[in-house]
Amino acid sequence: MYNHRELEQKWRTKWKDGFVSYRPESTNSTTKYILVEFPFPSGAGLHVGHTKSYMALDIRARKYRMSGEDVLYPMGWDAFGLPTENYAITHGIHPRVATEDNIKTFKNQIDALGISFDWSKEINTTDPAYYKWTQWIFMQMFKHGLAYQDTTQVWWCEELKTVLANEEVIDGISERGGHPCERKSLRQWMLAITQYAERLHHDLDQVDYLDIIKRQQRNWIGLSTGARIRFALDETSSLEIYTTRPDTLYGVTFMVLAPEHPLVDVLTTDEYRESIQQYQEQVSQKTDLDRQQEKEKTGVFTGGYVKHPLTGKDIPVWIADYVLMGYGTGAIMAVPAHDERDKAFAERYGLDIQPVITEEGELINSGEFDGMQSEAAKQAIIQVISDKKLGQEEQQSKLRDWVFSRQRYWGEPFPIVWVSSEAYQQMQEQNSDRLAPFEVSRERDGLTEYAVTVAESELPIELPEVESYLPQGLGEGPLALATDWVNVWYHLNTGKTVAGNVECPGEGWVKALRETDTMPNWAGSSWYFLRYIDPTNTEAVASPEQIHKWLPVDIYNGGMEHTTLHLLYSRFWYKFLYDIGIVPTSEPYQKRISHGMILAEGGVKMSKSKGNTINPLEMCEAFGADALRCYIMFMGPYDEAIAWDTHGLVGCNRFLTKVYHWGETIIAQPEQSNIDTEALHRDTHGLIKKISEDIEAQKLNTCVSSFMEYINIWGGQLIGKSTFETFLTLLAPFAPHLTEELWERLGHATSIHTSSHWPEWDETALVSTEEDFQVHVNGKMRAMITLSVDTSEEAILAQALEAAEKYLEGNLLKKQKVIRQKGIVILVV
RNA sequence: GCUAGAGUGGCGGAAUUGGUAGACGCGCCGGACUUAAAAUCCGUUGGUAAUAAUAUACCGUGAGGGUUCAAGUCCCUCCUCUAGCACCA
Repeated sequence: MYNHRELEQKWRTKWKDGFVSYRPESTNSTTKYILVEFPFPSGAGLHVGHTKSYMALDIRARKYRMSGEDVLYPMGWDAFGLPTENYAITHGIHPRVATEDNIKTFKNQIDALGISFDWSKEINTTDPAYYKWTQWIFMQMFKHGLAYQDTTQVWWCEELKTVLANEEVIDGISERGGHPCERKSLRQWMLAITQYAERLHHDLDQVDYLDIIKRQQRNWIGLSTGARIRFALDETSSLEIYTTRPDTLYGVTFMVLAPEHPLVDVLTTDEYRESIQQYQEQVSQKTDLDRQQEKEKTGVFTGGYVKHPLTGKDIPVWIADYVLMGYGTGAIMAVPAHDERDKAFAERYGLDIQPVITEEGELINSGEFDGMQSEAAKQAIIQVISDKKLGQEEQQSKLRDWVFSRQRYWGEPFPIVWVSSEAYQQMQEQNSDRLAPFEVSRERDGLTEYAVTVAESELPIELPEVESYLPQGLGEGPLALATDWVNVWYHLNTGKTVAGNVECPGEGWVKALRETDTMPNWAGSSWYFLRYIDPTNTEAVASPEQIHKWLPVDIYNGGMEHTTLHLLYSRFWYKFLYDIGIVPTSEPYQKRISHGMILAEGGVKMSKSKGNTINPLEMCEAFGADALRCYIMFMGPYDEAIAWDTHGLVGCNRFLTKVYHWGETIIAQPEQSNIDTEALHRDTHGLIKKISEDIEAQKLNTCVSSFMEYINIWGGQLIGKSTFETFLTLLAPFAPHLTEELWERLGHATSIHTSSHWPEWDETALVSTEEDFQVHVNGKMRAMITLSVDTSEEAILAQALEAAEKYLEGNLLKKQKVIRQKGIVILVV
């Protein structure tokens, strides 16, 4: 073993003292923006899973730098969020203090891995200088009508007097304290991501994401084309449904409404009123997730009927919780013959099942449409429906608007104040630019208040200090307790605020209340990659020149679990910023890749409770950061989940030890005694090609095995110094410390990592003067012959026949063929 | 249930996209060094049969069928596992 501890420590110190710089140089024209998802700095410290993606993208970043490109590879902290706040609640430590400690730990750990992050670009979402711009972007969305308020169901714990997140409630019991929880309606800020659904769907065509990621996003957005159809209730009113299968319209045997549907009351007859109310009550205590997970479909008849738009038949109306208010119109036409869920429901409650399409896709029992193919029938029925003004074609999305507020402390405050209706009216008359295009209002103490933004110059609205991170209010966050912060004087003309605990400052100032909700932790991460570009800018999100230089991100790595939330949210915010002219492209990330999990030994998930976690720092200490880097890359395909095996890490340490000793031997020998053969030349250029292409293709496991193969053949031999340097250069992104050491001892004064000398391969070097031919007889490889490249086909064939003579047994050849570029001779008898 | 992906030695995995299956690493076994152990180095290592022989033959990539001179790779049927979504009309 070589002394990795001393060697790596030496270079960590030298690098930190300025021997290398990972800051992009502004002179270069070709750029690469490489991005890994930034971590939430938890108290548990860096997880080995984090290191995989940092290392893999570090290899890319280093390779690009060595190829002379201008590389941006930054890191920061996604530090708002629930765990820190809960830690604050239980330990009484300010979240800011806990966050700072955790960041320090993370940073030390990352530095020990030899990752070439440009720390001059470091950002922290909880830094007011950062969240100033999170608030600024929200402010623009508010002004453009993308932010509004709506009522949603949340978990409420009476004992804790607080709103809880879904993940904090297990089987209706709070995770902290074990108290019972209930569902409760609450007004929340919402962001209208659904307005971008179509673009989020279609623009995936423009980008290079892993197929599985695109598919998953499309599935989540769930764009579908169908029809909105009205079923008459009486002469004046009707029930609207949305269906993707208008071709099955004649198969409708009942209707199902979501229990919360506004027409339920109207349709319910006295006879059924009690059971309907009972059912509604039951359902209101369930989350959407619960409702969707139930195996048994339940529902209740309302007693009411609607008229079929084409046949005029009376159709009974039911309510059931498998129909959700949030999708479509909150009501469906049930076609039990052709829909599994409707079928299960019909069978349970003994409802009619009427088939209208044959296995061949031909319509039956459908009046004038009988005999049509279902695709054609879809169009025909939509046509008839819209001619009769009973409905129209419509596109729908499964996507729901984004619930954007939290009744929590550790998040970004909103740049919003609530003013009286008189004040609001005045602002409207003045055409103030601090209003939303529509009214956003709330009732408070019998009065209506309106949401308006503060002036841009007021940003950031900083989090106030509070006594308790656990609120004692009724659905309000801990910020509501900071009454001096909440009560302000607001200037109608300028949007400025001053503390409210003084006398009225004068003309134009009105009393106002700050919004006390905070933003979810998805907010800060929805645009952070923009801030890395220009993290200290006080005038804008980032300077337009820098934005143009770096965006879009060339490659973005993150976990599969972020595909439907973070990745979609950030694309949405970016598209909005594109629409208001801040960014130059409509998509933020050119390429998206995903790393597979590192599982514990035995192939199960690592978890603290099971005690099977791997601490990356301990591994560095024992085997070296270089060995750890090589091993994690070597484990297997980048995007697959693979079990940890410390023995494998030992093997990589052995490999690097061989490299080290080989280097020492070469350094010690006079140059003239070194060998330089054609085979060495060919293998070296083969390696350059292999490593260059495999890094590009994210096949880092085979890179490492190629290095091992090369050293198995040439290791220990006195190869030419420049050839050895080529090998070191290729290995440098994988093992930055060891290669730097040998590079220095080979007589270089500058770092191996900042020199623009990534080697190029010579195709002609890869071609040999001799060629191998496999001789296949009846599809089986029977002999191998080596011939000079200028051998004619006839001669090859003759040689092959001779070599494989005993397998031919004198039989007549049915087929003979030479496939030159594959090096195969085919003989069939 | 839907969608996608994957099944290769004792283990992690490789295979230029139809052309020597098992690269590379781990582990195991044997050997060297050592008083001994660890570390290190060298060698063997899919299975069966056979041999003085690392001569040779056959079988082998979840199961079964098919296409082809030739299938881990392509097609059909089935099984198992993993991931994401989960009653989305």
